Amino acid sequence: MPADSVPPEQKAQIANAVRAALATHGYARLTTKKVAAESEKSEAGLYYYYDSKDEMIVAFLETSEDYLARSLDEIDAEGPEERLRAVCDILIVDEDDAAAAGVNIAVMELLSHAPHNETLREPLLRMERHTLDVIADIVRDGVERGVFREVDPEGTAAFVLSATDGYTGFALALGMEGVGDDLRESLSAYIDSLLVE
Amino acid sequence: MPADSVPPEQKAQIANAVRAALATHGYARLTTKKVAAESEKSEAGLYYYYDSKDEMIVAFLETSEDYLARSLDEIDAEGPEERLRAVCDILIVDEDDAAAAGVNIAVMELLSHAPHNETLREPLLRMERHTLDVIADIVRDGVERGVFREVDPEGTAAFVLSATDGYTGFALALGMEGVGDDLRESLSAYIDSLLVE
DNA sequence: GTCGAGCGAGCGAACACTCACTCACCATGC
DNA sequence: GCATGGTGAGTGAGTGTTCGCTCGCTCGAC
Repeated sequence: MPADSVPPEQKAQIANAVRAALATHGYARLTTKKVAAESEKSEAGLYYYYDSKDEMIVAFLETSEDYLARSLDEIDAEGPEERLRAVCDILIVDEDDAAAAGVNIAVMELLSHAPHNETLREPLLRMERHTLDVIADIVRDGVERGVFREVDPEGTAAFVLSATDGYTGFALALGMEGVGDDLRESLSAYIDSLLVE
Repeated sequence: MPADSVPPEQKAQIANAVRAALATHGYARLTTKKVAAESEKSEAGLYYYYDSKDEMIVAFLETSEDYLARSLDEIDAEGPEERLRAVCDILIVDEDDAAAAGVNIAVMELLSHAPHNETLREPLLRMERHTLDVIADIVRDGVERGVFREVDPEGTAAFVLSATDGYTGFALALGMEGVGDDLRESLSAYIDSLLVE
């Protein structure tokens, strides 16, 4: 079956199984058998909807992409400063939320594997690009309104996203307690430093 | 053979083969056959020195750890500000240096897989912890000397390392051109903002 | 003659993926 | 009301291949 004609309900169910399996085992040890175990289907049942394991992972990525985009879209904070802080709150996962941490670490692992896997690269690129744009838009808006100093929106966005992704990549993955709180405070102080006096 | 009694020359050679194979194929698709192809030994020859694939990867990590620690140690810049900038220069790898980029992305992939692999966790934790300490020491020194504002050394270190690791994790892995320069400028501006007026 | 260093061949297990088949469900003809 | 045949949704039992790893062996140095 072509990947784009999988019924939404089935796509959601399989993406969710991939998510659970990834969070538990990581990408390097992900197998279709483990995905099947997390779903209500057999291994062969997964192949009824998707032609390859990679396509199932892409289904998971697209679902995550939608979820993140919706989360960023639904921020109802007012003003650039509060909006930027809200974005950071979404991007810095709580280390005590094991499920969310597992998913974010898995996405990080997929990111690291992107240079070797063309299929994964595109959805990942879209996801990061979109987040980068959302942050840059907020910063640009803040500069125009005179809330933020005259900083470069793209550069600032790259800095913020690097910091939040990096936190996931090393502190969260290694279970370094306390680093999350340290980072949150420093990031908050950084946002303070963006404000005009 | 116990891993800690492998002759240094052999360890260096195998670690280098792991490095090359990781940079080319990534962790998820790393096989002992590919490591052997990058070395001057057969697959069985690798097992003469190491009891498992994971031990070979640890050998690579320990070698990287030494290399990074030595690089950080050899910084001969004067004063906290210049030293901090020098550390950032080391941690943000040039996107045009394909070999260095490949290694850093591979380490990022190993980091992401650490939650599922106890053997890899320890050397990775040591490496990140050490880098964090080096940065925190520089910041602390700067604060004491009155060069930097009264910031939290640990928090600032976590922020800087997150930003540089995150850059590797998403921009470098996805081949997002220009983001490296954007980040370098924003990070430099951030260091400016740490200085006392 | 012994021993460290290393290799070719191959082991069992696990992998991604396939295939022949089942079964519930429906539309049609009588 | 009921037999008939087609169809979508799924599966158990495999397929060939690749994996990490082992073993019996060779060979040169002392």
